[in-house]
Amino acid sequence: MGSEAYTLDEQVGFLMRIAGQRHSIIFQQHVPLGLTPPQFSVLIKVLQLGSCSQNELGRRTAMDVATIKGVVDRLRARNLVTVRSDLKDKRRSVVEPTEETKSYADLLKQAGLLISDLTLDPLTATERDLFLKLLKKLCS
Amino acid sequence: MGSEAYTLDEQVGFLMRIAGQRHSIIFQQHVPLGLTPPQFSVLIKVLQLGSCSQNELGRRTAMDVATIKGVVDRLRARNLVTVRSDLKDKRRSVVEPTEETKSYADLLKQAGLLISDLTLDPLTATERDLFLKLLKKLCS
DNA sequence: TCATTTATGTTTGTATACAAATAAAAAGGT
DNA sequence: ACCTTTTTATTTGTATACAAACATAAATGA
Repeated sequence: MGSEAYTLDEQVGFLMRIAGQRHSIIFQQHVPLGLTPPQFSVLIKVLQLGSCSQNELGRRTAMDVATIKGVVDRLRARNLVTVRSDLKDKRRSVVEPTEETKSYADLLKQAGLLISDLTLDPLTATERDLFLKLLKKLCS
Repeated sequence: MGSEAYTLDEQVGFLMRIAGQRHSIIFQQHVPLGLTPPQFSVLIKVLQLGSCSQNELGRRTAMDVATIKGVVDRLRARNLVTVRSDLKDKRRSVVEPTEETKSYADLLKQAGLLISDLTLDPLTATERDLFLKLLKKLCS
């Protein structure tokens, strides 16, 4: 009595996962250099900041310390960022974009805009604004 | 000229990831048995279906064949599902819930509803419906 | 100054997530 | 019946994602 059916496919967590999968496919189809979403995020951030410690980079891109380390390691292995130790604060690893990465800056941003646009393609302009507004509310 | 700033934190993909992280924390705080979201999804589905092949279970929960295998393996190791080979179709592994899992059915569903509710807590009732409607549009 | 606390980074272990290659069984077409 | 295609499952490899434990360095406070 009164026990409504629990439908997995109607739950917000499940739907966010599916929407994320679709976004992921779009991302992969249009991102330059075969970057992953985390790698892309880090490059965008480090291009914007110019220079940043590894941990702060993690915080700014919402990545765990262990996760950001792996991402930075792989970007460094591809010569997309440089990592050096901070002389002022020996704990810190300073991450910076390489010249190659700087030359890709505009391309990366354009691709990012296209990816966001394609992801939101099923929505009208009004719906997009509203969706992003509501989505932001679910982030804190 | 006209080159608008590309703000990572404004992109739908990034926001979905952050929203997912918050959901994940809520999930972890309220899910029974310390289940992960994929494990929870599989249990809900297999409780609903009663019996299902491993691959079909993957499709119904939107998981890759390699992913669903790992999830089912861990659920089986905890005696939350049984796996046997189908006599009619020797390719298939038939997954079924154990009695223990069946006894948790209501508890799992209630927890699922609570988790969805808490995730959507920052939104009003009207906003929730709208958000889910828009989110579904972004799933295909 | 010295002890405590905090911050940064590394390492290990577990759990997705998915591409790609492989093997085996079933289904289809001729 | 036979060959081809499809389906199911496994295995390997790479890349997040995060908890937890550890080491080191910096900051804080008495």
